[in-house]
Amino acid sequence: MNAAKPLRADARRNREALLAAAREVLDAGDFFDLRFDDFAGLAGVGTGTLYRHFPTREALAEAVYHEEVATLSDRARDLRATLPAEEALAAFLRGMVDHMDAYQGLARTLATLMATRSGALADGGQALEEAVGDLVADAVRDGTVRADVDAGAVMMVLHGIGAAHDHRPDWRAEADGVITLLLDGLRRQPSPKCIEGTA
Amino acid sequence: MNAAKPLRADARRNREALLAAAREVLDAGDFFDLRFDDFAGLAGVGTGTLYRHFPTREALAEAVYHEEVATLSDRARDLRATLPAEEALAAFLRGMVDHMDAYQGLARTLATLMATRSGALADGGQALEEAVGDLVADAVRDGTVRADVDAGAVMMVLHGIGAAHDHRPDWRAEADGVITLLLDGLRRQPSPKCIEGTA
Amino acid sequence: MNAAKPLRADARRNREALLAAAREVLDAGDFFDLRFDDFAGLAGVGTGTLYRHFPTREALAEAVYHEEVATLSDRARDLRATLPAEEALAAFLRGMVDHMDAYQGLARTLATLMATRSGALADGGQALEEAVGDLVADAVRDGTVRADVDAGAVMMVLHGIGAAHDHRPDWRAEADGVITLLLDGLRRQPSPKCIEGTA
Amino acid sequence: MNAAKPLRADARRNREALLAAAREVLDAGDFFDLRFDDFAGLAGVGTGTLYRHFPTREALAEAVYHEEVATLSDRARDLRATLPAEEALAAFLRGMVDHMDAYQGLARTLATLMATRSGALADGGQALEEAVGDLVADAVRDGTVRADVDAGAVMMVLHGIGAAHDHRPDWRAEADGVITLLLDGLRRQPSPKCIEGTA
DNA sequence: GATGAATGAGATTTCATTCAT
DNA sequence: CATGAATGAAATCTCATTCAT
Repeated sequence: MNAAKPLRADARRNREALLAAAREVLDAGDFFDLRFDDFAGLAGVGTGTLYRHFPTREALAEAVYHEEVATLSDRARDLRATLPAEEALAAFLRGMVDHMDAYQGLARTLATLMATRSGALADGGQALEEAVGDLVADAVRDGTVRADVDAGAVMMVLHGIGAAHDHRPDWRAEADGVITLLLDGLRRQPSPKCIEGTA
Repeated sequence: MNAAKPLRADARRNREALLAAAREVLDAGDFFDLRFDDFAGLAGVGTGTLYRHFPTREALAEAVYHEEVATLSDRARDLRATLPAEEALAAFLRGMVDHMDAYQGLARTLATLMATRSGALADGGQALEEAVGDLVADAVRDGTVRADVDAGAVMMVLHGIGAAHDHRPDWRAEADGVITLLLDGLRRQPSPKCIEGTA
Repeated sequence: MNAAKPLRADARRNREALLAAAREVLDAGDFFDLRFDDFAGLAGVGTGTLYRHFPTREALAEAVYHEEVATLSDRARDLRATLPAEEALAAFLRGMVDHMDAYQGLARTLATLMATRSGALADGGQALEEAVGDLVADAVRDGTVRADVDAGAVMMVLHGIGAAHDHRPDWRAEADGVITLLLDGLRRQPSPKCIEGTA
Repeated sequence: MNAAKPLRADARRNREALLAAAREVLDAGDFFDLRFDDFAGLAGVGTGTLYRHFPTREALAEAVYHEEVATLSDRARDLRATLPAEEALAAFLRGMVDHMDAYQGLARTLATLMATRSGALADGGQALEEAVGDLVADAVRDGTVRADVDAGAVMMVLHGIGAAHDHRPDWRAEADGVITLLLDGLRRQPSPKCIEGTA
């Protein structure tokens, strides 16, 4: 899949230059405020080259975070392999918040990524959703997480968190709160009797 | 403030025409795909008039949904008055999903609204957040909902749900799932002992 | 015809600025060497404004020379009114060469103008051709010019002269020569017998 | 010079393919409307190959018409050898119009050729101008053509005729008219006395 | 206040030309 | 030498916003 035509040397060089420039801007948080053309200037290439490599602003963002998204997905896989299912899921979700918090621009990008239905960004979202799906499925299988939800619900919540990143002053605390709610909500609920019994 | 300047007759007529046109487009789900100018054309007014009444696309959306948002907030108040706190909160959140599902375009608009930090839309979001805050506070006070979360977390989740509306085929089921998770997560968690005790 | 909508004041100002800039460039002979966008910069307006006023480079050139072309046509009319037909025609044609010689860029522009089949430039060419047609018709009517040619032939010749302006070092002399040939060729030819008889 | 490098077999084949494609397009009159790249595609070769063989659009046109231009020049030579000077000149000029009329695209090409100051096309124009110069010189020498004009004037006129080919519906008649004017203009003018004497 | 033509920054496309393979 | 992907300057279009009427 994705036969990855081996890209001519100069093309690769230009592509790298564009990615480097974009990464810098992204980390500075100015990514969505910049004219798209300017990425070409920053990278020292022509606009035609920019557009050939990255037809849209989103494609460029996705490329920059492609590795990072892959890393996140990999991390999900690692956690599945080394931790009990429920803990793996929790660790993954808290890690997502850490990431969004650590890297300027990532949160907004991931939010956009999760809301994009087509293009390269969507693929990244898809990959993440699959990783999340596996984590959830494991936890459902071993009985620690309820069976009536799937990855879609989790993605929606993550999207909501990411989208809020740059306009809620108290974001970190609120985001942690949402994850807590989510995890508690996901946990297999005690039977009513228990609650009644203890009341 | 907001002294309801008594708008000249033609001004009122133009404003209404713009709202009517926008409502139609919003319901068709094309609101964010249309050139802002075109709303003027659709309403049969000049672009200058459009801008006088609604300086931004968001302001227009907000105006269309202003009543609706007010209704939602009112509904929160009513529910607080007539139901036990936890049930009121649950009813409100489920009602939000119903609304997003019922009205094409509302979901995305509400999502945008919740993510907008300034302008008229933000006011709508603020009003909603306050209503949600009151519901949560009640439930916290009567002990049915945990005390370590606030309205911000709930708003993020609602945002995630709304933003996903028009690109997830299985949206309704997933949205319901998220609300369920959220409510279960919000509920004051039984002590571990209880669970252990019943096991 | 050409109802000349009275152009808003600022629009007129921009248009004038564009014309002034273009005139300068045209006179310097760089008109066809410049990027079209640059005319906007030189005039201190945006490209959209440039394109609205003058959709093509040719339209801009025509506008610059519109008055001049009108002047040339008027001159044809004046000459018709004040001189015997043949002399009027001769004076007009020699005057054309003078103009092409005097104004850097005009020759090439007129050549382009005469070769353009549509757009504003073509109108200018049309106007000139009509003026020439009248001059020729007069001369044919009073018997000094042969009846088997029309303005089209004269226009072709003028085009050939203009197009050669900027790449033939000896242009002026050659152009005068062509006009001489043309005028002599146009003059009603003596019957062959005469020539033979006098030989 | 022009040592006719013996061209590798595949190179010759590519060159021929390009010429064939260009000839077809030229005959269809689309030569100047086509992207230069496309000639490569039409010929089934790469753009690099196109550029190696023909560095410019003009060079390609010139190559297509090279033989033809040579033929025209040869014809001038033949006519000089077999006809009285004045008749030779007349025959040559009328033959030029025939050619322009017979071959779609040739006229415009020749016009361009005559206006080009450098490159392969210019060589073709130069060759033609020399042939014309010889014809005129002969006729001047034997007294049938006036001494005060040279080939440059004739070239300008031919250029004007060619350039007009594809946008004047009545081109053929007008072109013939121009040639008639030119020949009559070139002919040594009878003394005024003669005209008066025969009147 | 109402109007919509006018504006111009920015996005996008085209295409002659180069150059790595 | 052949190839054609890659390049980037230039051309053109889009559209949110302003402002003269």
